[in-house]
Amino acid sequence: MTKRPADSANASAPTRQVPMRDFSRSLPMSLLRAREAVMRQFRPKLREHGLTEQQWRILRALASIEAAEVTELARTAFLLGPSLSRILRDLEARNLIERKTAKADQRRSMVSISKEGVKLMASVAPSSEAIYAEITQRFGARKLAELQEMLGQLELCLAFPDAGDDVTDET
Amino acid sequence: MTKRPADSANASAPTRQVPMRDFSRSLPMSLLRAREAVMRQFRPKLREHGLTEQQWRILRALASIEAAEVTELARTAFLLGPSLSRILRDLEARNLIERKTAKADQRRSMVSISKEGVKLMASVAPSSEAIYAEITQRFGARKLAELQEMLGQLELCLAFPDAGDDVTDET
DNA sequence: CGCATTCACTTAACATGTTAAGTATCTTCG
DNA sequence: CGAAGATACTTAACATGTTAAGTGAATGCG
Repeated sequence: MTKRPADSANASAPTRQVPMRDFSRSLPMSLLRAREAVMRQFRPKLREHGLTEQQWRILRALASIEAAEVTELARTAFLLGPSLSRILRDLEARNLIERKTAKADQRRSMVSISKEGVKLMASVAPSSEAIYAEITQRFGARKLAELQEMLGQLELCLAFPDAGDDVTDET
Repeated sequence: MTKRPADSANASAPTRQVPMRDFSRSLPMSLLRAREAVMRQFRPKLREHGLTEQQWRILRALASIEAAEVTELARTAFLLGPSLSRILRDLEARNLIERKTAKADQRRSMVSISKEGVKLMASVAPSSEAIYAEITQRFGARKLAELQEMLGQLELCLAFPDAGDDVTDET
């Protein structure tokens, strides 16, 4: 047994100059853990169909918009360009999507979901929706809506530093 | 009485068999976007010091617990074993952490932060805390606490499917 | 004691996150 | 027209996420 720091409560380790918040209670960690808890519900089912989370995001995004430019798709699926580029290459090789360069502007390529992609989506969507329904029921629909509202506000107030957000209860 | 939403109102896109929720409003996306919005505040400062988000998590975890086994550290920093293994190798090469195998059990290795690691933390922590304070102020301290509470509940009710959580009124 | 099993990591392999650099196309303006 | 700059991706390089397999050390049990 090596020597322990003065074992008072856990708030005062002598080696630290700057006392930081309890690590596990930081906002990024809370968000990460919550998201992981949610994704853990979906991943096995997606995996059964040979899809990763991101590939599934892309297919879903495409299914709802018919066709889109790569940049637009990146924004919708919340992926960075390079990631999307790789994934589209793979999805195209699997014939789940189709690409054709726009006539008006040769730089842009229009991406759309293929028949096979639609079929795959149809085979996964029911399970996916069932899982989501289960989560909603477990957590509570109202609470879930509340949570999403707060997440949206958080995103907004960080994205636009000048937007005053409707906090009001704090000075 | 959980009745499936009759798909009369929202089955508008001709290519879709199964109407899915609006993509951008799914819980995983909300969590991802919120977390990204938060991390975007921290990343530049960490980068200035040559640290990634995960490396910073590990240093913070180590700073508060003196020494830990790898498995324990993985749990604390919320990293998978393989990721942690790689990162520890790099941090050790940079002399930010130290490792020694436990005497009692040669399989385990005890990881601790080095003097240099402590120094690095001391140089980053103030900025990090300042950023966190800014976020707290912008979003509102009370609201932030509320949000974290909900995130914790979400995590719990998904981790332990039998735990009844205090879910509203559903029977 | 011997050997299968478990345990605590580590490596490997593939996919994505993240930043920087590259390429081809389009636009602007002299 | 034509060179400079902007735009829409794509590649490259490195770090991490994720699953599976490997390695060496304890443990259980006949």
